[in-house]
Amino acid sequence: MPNERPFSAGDEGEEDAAPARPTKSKAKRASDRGGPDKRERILRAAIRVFARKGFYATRVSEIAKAAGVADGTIYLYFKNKDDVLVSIFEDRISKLIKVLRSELEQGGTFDEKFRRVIELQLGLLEGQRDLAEVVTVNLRQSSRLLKQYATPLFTEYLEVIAGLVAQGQREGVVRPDLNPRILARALWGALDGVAVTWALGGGGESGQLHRAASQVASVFLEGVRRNADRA
Amino acid sequence: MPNERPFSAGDEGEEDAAPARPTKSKAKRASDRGGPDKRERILRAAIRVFARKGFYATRVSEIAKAAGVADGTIYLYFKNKDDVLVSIFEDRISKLIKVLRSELEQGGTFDEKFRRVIELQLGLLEGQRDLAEVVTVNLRQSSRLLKQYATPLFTEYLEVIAGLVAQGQREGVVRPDLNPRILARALWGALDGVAVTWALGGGGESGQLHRAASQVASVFLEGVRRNADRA
Amino acid sequence: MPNERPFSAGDEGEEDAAPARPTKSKAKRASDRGGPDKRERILRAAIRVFARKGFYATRVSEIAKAAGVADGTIYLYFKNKDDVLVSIFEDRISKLIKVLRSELEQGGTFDEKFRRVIELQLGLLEGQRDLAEVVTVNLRQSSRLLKQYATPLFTEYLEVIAGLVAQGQREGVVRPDLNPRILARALWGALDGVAVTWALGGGGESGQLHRAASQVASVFLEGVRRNADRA
Amino acid sequence: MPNERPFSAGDEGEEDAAPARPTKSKAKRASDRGGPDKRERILRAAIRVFARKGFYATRVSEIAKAAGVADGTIYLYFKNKDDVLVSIFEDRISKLIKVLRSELEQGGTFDEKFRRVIELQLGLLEGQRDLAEVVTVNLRQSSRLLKQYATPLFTEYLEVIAGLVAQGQREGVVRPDLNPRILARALWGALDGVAVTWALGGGGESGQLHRAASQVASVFLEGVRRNADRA
DNA sequence: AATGAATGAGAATTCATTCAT
DNA sequence: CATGAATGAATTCTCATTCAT
Repeated sequence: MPNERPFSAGDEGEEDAAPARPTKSKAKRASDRGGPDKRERILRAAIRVFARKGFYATRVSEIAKAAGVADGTIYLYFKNKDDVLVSIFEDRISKLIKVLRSELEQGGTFDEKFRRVIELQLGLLEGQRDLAEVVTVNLRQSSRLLKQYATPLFTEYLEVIAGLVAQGQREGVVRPDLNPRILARALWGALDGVAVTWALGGGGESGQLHRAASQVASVFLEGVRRNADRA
Repeated sequence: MPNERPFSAGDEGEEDAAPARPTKSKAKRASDRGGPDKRERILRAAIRVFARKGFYATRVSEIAKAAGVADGTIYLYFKNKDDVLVSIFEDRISKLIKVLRSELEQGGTFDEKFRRVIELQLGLLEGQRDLAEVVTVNLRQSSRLLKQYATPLFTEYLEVIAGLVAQGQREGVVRPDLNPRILARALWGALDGVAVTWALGGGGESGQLHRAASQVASVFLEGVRRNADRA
Repeated sequence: MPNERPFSAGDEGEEDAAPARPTKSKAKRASDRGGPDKRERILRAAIRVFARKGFYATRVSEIAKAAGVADGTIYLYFKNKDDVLVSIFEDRISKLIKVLRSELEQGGTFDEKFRRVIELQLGLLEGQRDLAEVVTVNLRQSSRLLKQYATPLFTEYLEVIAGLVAQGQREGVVRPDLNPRILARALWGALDGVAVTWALGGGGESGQLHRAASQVASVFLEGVRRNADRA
Repeated sequence: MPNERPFSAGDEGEEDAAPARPTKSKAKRASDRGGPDKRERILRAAIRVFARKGFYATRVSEIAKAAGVADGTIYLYFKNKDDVLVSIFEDRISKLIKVLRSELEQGGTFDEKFRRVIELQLGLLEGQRDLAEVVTVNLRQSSRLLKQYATPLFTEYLEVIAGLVAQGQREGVVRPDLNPRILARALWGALDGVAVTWALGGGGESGQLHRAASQVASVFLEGVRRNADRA
């Protein structure tokens, strides 16, 4: 199976991150100088700093410094500070959704797919503690942001999972009395909870997160299974 | 089942909330002059405003206005704005823990207790959309706060749930392969996720939240059960 | 000769043990109990606190606490915080002037009187480091105060010294080319400078201050003397 | 005699005042754009405003306005309001000390040097009533400031004068019974007293200050002289 | 495009003073 | 007279954003 961790923050394969405004005239291919372009550099710096200090406690100048650019440069690539946070979410989560969709199309049993979903969501986090913290903690800092921007994307993400559950119900392997959407939310919450604890606890060894994920998967799978006993 | 929803914002059982400075020594029952005491009034106003605007976007003057006191009065009862948020958390969550503990001591089957825990956690939230939003969303706004103050209390809360799971394992009704702490975290996360969605979605009808809780309970109970099939 | 330190600030035993809630209705003549009346208590407390923290850094509530009265009580005896400082100056300096005048009327040679003036001014300070610091340092904190209130009193004080110098000139023992007022100012300044250094240095042993004063007196006396050499 | 009044507020010899943060590395001579650099402009404005209203009564916004900069700009060059006052003291007094030292190295009789010291101290003030008032009056406003920052510099200044007196004693022209340090303090106090009176009196004609200084010098010189009469 | 000095609106907090008890 | 909780005007300082270079 392909895909292994498609969201690593730092790999070079970022050239699909459409450089918003700059990129004036010179054909500035990402490989131009081997390094990521400035927008990406700012985004990564922001993830790092937001994770350490939180969105509100982070100064724009700190992001700039971490990215190695001048304060004003931030505003050439982002409308304002909020926009940086939203962009992080959009860039990363929309990628997750995309991968999630293509994974689920690749067939397999319900159990396999379900576990795959969990792996992916935590794969997003594993080895990327900063992004994990930003996505799970920081995004909640502004309910305005959360409501305006995040919800649609988040809902989309949940729908993918809910779709999987619904499919399982149609296939007769999942209890029909469950509401797929609620299930999806609960799953997200459970994984998020585990990840937050892991992240706030210091990130520690990634194996721990994996084991935790496995237990959560197991509980959910057993919990949703339509079995003879209960029919 | 005894005492439903012990966390209603306005009940009289508040006498343990020691007012900071003011409070003449004269026994001043809450009903002394018709209104609850000032600290409590400020706390409630803060819950309302934080829920609507978020912690950072809320001005101290707005809390004061909502509480019907002068700006400076806030500082007679709280060290600063942060302290108001922390106090909300402490006042409410510590009460939840207390009730949780006493509930679990009252006996019953594992299933009954497990469902009771869930009911209590959501009972905290249901009908108190504002508090729900503050506790689940706002508290995350300051990782400093989260780490310094919330974590110990939160951990304590999780330990109560983990204890229940461990007991279930000792009694042979819960799968022994599960880590009680991870379970507790996942459960909190799942319920939190459901509650946040409900809260952000507008709170809606409280029956919805109950039904959702019931499904989550059901999934978890089935998921953790030690049954013949798998032995 | 009389004089011994007529300005003792706190001889009454300064045990700041707050005298409960002060004398409610009982006829409260000042001599009633041998103790200072409330106004005096506040004044002394203020001297103590102003000396330690400076006028601006001192909170009215701190004075109240040090005086063992309620904040509001201050305002029964003084118009406002400024008035407390001004009152300290007026109470103490006007006493100094009175004593100075009566001393100078008692005859003696110019040298004797001159030295007497210096002793008195330092007598005000010696053993009363707090008052010294308030008078020499704190009073300058508000140029408004200094100009409005202090200057007249201060000028009056200087005039007494200038009068002594002028008398010395009439008697032919002081150089006639000197401006008595300038002399008076310089003398005040020199003594003040010595006292401030002593006060800020920690007050130390009072003998030091006396020895310093003696040298200053000696220099000034030699410096102003009309002698054969220069005639 | 060389370099009269080396402390005029506006001369170009300011290049040793290292600007805090701004200041591009490009050599930016003071005359770069016609005006003195911003730090200096703020310092001068502060001297003006502090002198008129006193340190505590001066609002940061007033300094900014007087300097023709935005409020926030102050904080690009100074840590806070206190720092502005301290900087005034440090900039100006340290310059005075420097000049004083070089003057005293230039030889001359004791009398000449002594008068030179007085001229310099008052030369600092003459024509600069504002600075005089700030240095003599305002600096005393915060005993914290006074003790932390001013004392070391002030002591250094006094040591220079004390050194001159000690030298006079070694040369046999000054009474050996005098303590040089006390003398230095008394002289500073006397000049300060004269200057304060002059400044508070309205500054008036500078000739007055000169005459006063001359009289003080004369009194001290006569007072400290070792003459045959007393040997 | 990039810079970073300058801006100035905005917010938390303090504390002298009042006044109902 | 005395109290001290409450008040709210006033002030420092921060920091996102702009714009001349």
